[in-house]
Amino acid sequence: MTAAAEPVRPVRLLLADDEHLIRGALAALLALEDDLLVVAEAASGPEALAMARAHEPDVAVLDLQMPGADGVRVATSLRAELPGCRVLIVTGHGRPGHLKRALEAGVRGFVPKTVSAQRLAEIIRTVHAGNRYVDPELAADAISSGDSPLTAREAEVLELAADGAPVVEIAERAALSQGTVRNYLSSAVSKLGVENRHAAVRLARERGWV
Amino acid sequence: MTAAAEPVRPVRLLLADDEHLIRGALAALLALEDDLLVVAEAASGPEALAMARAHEPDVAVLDLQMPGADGVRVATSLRAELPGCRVLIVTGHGRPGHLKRALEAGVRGFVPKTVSAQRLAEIIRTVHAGNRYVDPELAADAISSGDSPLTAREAEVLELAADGAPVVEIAERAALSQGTVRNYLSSAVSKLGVENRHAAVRLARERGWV
DNA sequence: ATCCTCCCCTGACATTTGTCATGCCGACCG
DNA sequence: CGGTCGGCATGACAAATGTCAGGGGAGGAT
Repeated sequence: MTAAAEPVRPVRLLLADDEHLIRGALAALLALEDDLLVVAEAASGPEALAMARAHEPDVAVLDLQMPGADGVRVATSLRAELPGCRVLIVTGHGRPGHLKRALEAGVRGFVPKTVSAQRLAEIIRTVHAGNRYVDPELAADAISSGDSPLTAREAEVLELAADGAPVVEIAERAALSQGTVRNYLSSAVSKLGVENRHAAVRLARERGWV
Repeated sequence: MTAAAEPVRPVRLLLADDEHLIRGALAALLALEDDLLVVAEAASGPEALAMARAHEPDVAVLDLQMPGADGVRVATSLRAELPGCRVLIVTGHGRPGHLKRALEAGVRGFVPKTVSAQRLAEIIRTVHAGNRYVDPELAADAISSGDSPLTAREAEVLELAADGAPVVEIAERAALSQGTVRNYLSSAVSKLGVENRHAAVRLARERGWV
C-alpha cells in the first residue's frame, strides 16, 4: 500500500446523507479502498451542492432522501454546474418513479442500500469510468411499471387531490367545474385499476407519475 | 491496545438491519472500539431472533424497519426469551408512536441514525450498564404528541380503514353497522382535527396511534 | 343509591364522491 | 374534404361518506 508504485490518481468522492451514522460508516469503509478518496461530506441537499462547488469531486454519492433538496434535485443542479461530476444515487426503499426521475436528471448510477460496501466501491469505479449502473431489481420494477397512462389534466387534478382536499377546492384551484374534476379523478382511478382516488394518489406517487 | 493489560470482557453485540451496506459499515466501525465485539448480524426480524438465541449477545442493536418483524416486535420476543439481553433500537425517521411502543416492549435505548458512530458506541455502553437512553429530540416529540385521544373501537375502525377500504367492508370485518362505522370514523376525524378519514389515517400512523 | 360521564351502538338525513351519457374541438388519415 | 379518434369539459343521477340526535350500559363521584 505505497504511493510511488501506484501513480493512479484516486477517485475523489463527495458523500451526502443526512444520517451521520451511515455517512461516517460509509466514509470509513470506502477509505479502505486505495483508489477511492472521500474529499467532502454533507448532511443536506444544499450543503451537498455547496460542498460539490468547493471541492469539485469526480463522483457524488447522494442519498435520495435528504432535508432541503432530495438527491435528484441536487443531481439536476450538479449536472448544470459541474458537468464532469458523475452522480450516483443510493436509496433505502427504491420506488420506481424515483429511478425514472433520477435518470432524466442525468444520474449515472442508482443502487439500493442493500448492496455491500465492496459492491458499492465497484459501482463507484464503474460510474467514474463513464458507464452507467442501475440495480437490476429496481430497473425491472421501473420497466414493469412503465409510462404513465394518465393525461396531463388527469395528472394535474390527481396531484391537487393528493393532500385529501375536497373536490370543490380542487375545482377552484384548477379552474374547472366539479363534474369535470370528478370525471378526471374517476378516469385516473379506472386507468390505475384501483378502488378510489386516494389509492390512485398513492399508486401514482409510488410510480412517480405525479 | 493490548489484551493482557485489559482483563475486561468485551460487550457482545448483535447487529440487525436489512440494509447490508449500513450493517456492514456499522460493524466495521464498532469493531474499532476495543470493548465492543460484534458476534452476530441479521438482515430480518426472524433472523435477528434466531441469531440472538444462538449467540446470546449482551446488547442487541436493532433497526426499526426490517422485513418479517420490526424492531419492536423482535424486542418483545427477546424480552421474554433472553431477559439479560438489552435492546437498543436505531431508526431512520423516528415517529413518536414507535418510541412509545418500543419503551412498552422493554427497549432500553432509542436513537436516530443521525448520531455519530462514537456516540452510538457510548450509548451501547450506557445501555449495557443497565441504564436507559432515548434521544432527547425524539423524546420531546413523543411527549408533545401525547397519548392517543382515540378510543379502542375508533382506533380499530381507523386501522381497518387504513388501506382505503369502503365502509361496507369495514363494517363487515368489524361486525358493526355501517352507521356505527361512519360514526367512529367521523369521531376520529374530529378528534384529530383533520379534513377526512384518509388524513386521519395518515396522522394516526405518524403519531403511532394505530 | 343516584347522578354523571364516557364509551358503544344505531338509524335517518345532508353532503360529497363516483359513474354515465353527451357535446365540443383539434389532430390525424384516407 | 369528410370521417374518426382521443383529450377536454359538462350536468344529471346513483352510491358512498359524513353528521346528527339519541338510546343503553359500565364505572366513578357525591
